[in-house]
Amino acid sequence: MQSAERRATLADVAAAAGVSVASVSIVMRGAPGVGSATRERVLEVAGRLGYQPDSRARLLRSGRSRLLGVVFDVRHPFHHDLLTGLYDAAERSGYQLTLSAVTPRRGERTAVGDLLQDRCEALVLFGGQLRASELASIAARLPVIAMMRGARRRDVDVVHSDDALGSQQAVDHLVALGHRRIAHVDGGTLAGSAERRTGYQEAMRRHGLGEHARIVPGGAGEEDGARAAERLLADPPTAVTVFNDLSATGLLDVLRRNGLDVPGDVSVVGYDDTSLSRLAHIDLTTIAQDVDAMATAAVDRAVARIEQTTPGPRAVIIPPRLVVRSTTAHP
Amino acid sequence: MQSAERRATLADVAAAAGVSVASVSIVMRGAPGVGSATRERVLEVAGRLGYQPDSRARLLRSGRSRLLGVVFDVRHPFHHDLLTGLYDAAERSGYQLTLSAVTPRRGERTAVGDLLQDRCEALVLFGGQLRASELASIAARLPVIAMMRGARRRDVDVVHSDDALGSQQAVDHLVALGHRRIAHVDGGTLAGSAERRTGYQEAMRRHGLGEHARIVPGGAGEEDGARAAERLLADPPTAVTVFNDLSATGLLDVLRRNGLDVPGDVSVVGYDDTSLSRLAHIDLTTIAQDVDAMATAAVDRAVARIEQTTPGPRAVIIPPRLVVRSTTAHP
DNA sequence: GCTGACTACTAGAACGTTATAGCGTCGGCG
DNA sequence: CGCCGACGCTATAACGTTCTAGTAGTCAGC
Repeated sequence: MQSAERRATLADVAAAAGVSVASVSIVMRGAPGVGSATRERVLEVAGRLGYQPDSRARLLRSGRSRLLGVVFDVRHPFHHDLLTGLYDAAERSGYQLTLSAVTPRRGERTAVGDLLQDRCEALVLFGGQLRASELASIAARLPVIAMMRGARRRDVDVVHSDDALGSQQAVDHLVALGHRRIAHVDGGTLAGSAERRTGYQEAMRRHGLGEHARIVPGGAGEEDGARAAERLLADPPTAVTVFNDLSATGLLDVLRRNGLDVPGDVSVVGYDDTSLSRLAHIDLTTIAQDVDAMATAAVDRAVARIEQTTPGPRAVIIPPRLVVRSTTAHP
Repeated sequence: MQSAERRATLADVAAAAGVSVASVSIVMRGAPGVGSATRERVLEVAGRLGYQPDSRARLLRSGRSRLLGVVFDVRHPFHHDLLTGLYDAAERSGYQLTLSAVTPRRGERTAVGDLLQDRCEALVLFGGQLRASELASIAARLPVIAMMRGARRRDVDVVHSDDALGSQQAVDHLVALGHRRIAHVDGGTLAGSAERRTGYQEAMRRHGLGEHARIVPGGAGEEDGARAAERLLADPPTAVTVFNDLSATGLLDVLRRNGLDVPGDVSVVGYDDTSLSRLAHIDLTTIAQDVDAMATAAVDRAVARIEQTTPGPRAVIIPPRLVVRSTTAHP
């Protein structure tokens, strides 16, 4: 067992190569100022000793960490798509990501606290329930980018999808198919719910269908959609737009169990384009958020704040996109 | 904009409280050696200045990082459950987690490399395709715990669920219900597939049903299950055990589209107990891996290696558990 | 042969902590 | 009264880097 063997440091490499620590440092980070012969020798020795730079020491010394902290929720499938995009965007900008997860037993405050200790230069928060005042006190320390979350604050940057527009796209699609009696199952107090609801209302009004507008309370879970479906059964509309895909799945299930055909009797539109909606037997028409655009925008905002370049907009709103699958059809 | 304001350090707090840095350090980490009056004053000043310890400097100095690196795949829902358990287990043992994600565009090597720079004391790898030789070269540097992955190596600890036993539980359950013609849709070359396949074969043999054993090639995806179902349609068995839940979902869909009732005509058992299997309209009988036990075992193994206490077993195998839902019934 | 510019390299001071050793001061005990 | 130990606190040396300021050495030009 040689795990007791201390790992190699710059000094070890320097000693073995017969040069100074400073030179090795220069070589390791590819800076100019050292001859090619020495450079090669150092590289060779470093490889042989299995030298790995210590990011902690490096960042401690150089003040900057080039680290973006990300708080995500393990339970939210959409967050994982976003992570993928964020890694790409961060790499393009020359930053690294440190992740801190929110789990059922690990709150946002803890997650943020860990990142603060890691000296990241900015924080990217996915969703979350933090109160505006807490957000502000974090933002006093370092730039904060809140994604998928309304935050009308001067001190926090916001990146989210245009939820109102997404709802309108759903309604437009249904109206184009010939629907008039279109209901909406909302998401209660959850982030984005209010926007999606008003988007729906506005679209209905715009199409002159204001008197057909009908909003049923819902939520984020499958059972919320199921409950909403039961309410609708008494007087079923010909189409429903639902707060998210999971809830739409619950709604679909109850509708079908009660003998209604989708899309024959009722058309259904979800929201988020999660992997769930892509399953063959669900194949849900839904509204997709542009993950890559959102991730890129978030990193851009973070970098702009960190590097104090031109302020740029406080809020970036990305238009979503309708994905037509097989749960919508002519009434 | 006061974000230019440098963040408070021990020295700042010390100056403001009129004591030495050393004393503040002692107070901050709750060590004995400072009076209660001073302690209180320091705490008060630290709070007022918004002091946050710099984990980098702290860990740099104290040699140990008490950090466990975790490599997970954003695409794998099961990894997220595992993360939840791991956070809990790590906290109980006084360690912290640093996460590094594998995404479609970010490989395992990159993910591991990042963690190596962070000076974690051990690595926990979820699944993954790293070759044994690569695993070995990492294990030469620091303890490695491979989860859900067979690795017959002396230098790597392994924690996984007893896949063979899980398959046997599935078969036992079906046999108890009265099934005899039970097929298995496998997972090709994926991790765990071989064990689940032989577990199935063994159980069939044990029940004297060797001649009814029937293995159909499958995979991890929904479409793999769908393809397998099409093969089975020519001569449908009365029950099927499937490599995982997602594949089982595809299989279910094709069976039902072809007029077969589940569980009336065919019973189906999945594997993993993912959130998918819990959806009301899927409600899949499945084999659940004991997430908490696996997470705890992984952290225990890691800590044992780090602290060089009694070696303990190289491999920990956790028994899975059958979860009966509504896709299985008497034939 | 001397100056000046350039290159290749190095010494040494940070960065923000923790750990060790040491220094007063005070109370108690012989 | 003097000594010891405990207590409260501080000075200082690490930890592994990066960075600034510098020291040789080489070469061109006059």
